[in-house]
Amino acid sequence: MFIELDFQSETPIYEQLKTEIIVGIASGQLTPGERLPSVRQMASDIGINLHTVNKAYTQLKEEGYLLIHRQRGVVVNPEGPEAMTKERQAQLRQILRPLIADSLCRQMTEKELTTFIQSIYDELKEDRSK
Amino acid sequence: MFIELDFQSETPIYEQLKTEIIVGIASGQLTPGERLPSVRQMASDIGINLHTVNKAYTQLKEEGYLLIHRQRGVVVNPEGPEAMTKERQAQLRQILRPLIADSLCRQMTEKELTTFIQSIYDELKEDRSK
DNA sequence: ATCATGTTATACTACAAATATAACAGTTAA
DNA sequence: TTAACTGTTATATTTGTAGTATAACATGAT
Repeated sequence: MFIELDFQSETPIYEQLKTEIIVGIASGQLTPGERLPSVRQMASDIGINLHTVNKAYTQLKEEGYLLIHRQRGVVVNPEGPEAMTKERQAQLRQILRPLIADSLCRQMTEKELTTFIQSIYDELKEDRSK
Repeated sequence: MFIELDFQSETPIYEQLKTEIIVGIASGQLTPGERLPSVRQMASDIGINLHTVNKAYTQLKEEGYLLIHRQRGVVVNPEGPEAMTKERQAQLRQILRPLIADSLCRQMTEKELTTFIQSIYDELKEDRSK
């Protein structure tokens, strides 16, 4: 598993780490039941503090992405997170609204936008067959 | 112009204010050349500090959304921001990737996603005819 | 002149991110 | 049993950003 972080970025490291793992799961690079490095191992691999890793792991556990057994360590949850709810959809709408508004102001058409979304979607599912 | 802010939200006030204005422009509720309240007026209207408003205005000016004349005050730029570039598109991809990955993990299909995007798009353009 | 405009400077509080140590409890393997 | 490794918790510190509070300046309008 390749974790690529941008330490110059303004987005927090633990957020970036969460994103990397979620994308890894979505793309199939991380398989259900697969074990992740321990908080200390991952921390030393990336060169960050163990608490930062722990924060990412803990939140991903709360969101249903990971399972944390005392014995087996950190594992990708075969069940996965709960299906998209209406509340979460409304929340997603709040995030997407300004992004789409900005794209609209920059003369991006609806077609360009949907094909753009589609390309990201395909890029994620592409790795699933590998 | 109705500015609705959520002071309980974790997203900064100036970010929310920027979003409100961009959405306002995209939806046509704010027309090209239209004047916005002064930093002090807007601040007292919403009940926040003038520097917070100034931060939002200044950044929107740098992004090409607003013009700031010494005489006429703050005005919606008729030219609008620059058209979508490849750099900005790559940046947008970085933002959307984790969101789509999450939606994918929650068993949202590509069709559901595009229709969802479309509904937000339509919602914005809807107000344009009013 | 007076007032309102954007602009700048300074200082302060509050909070989150990230790191640094340290310790605890339980599991695993030598 | 001992040693090493898990996740977990606690505490403290540093750093940067958000937001507020005053204050002042230069410019343009009435």
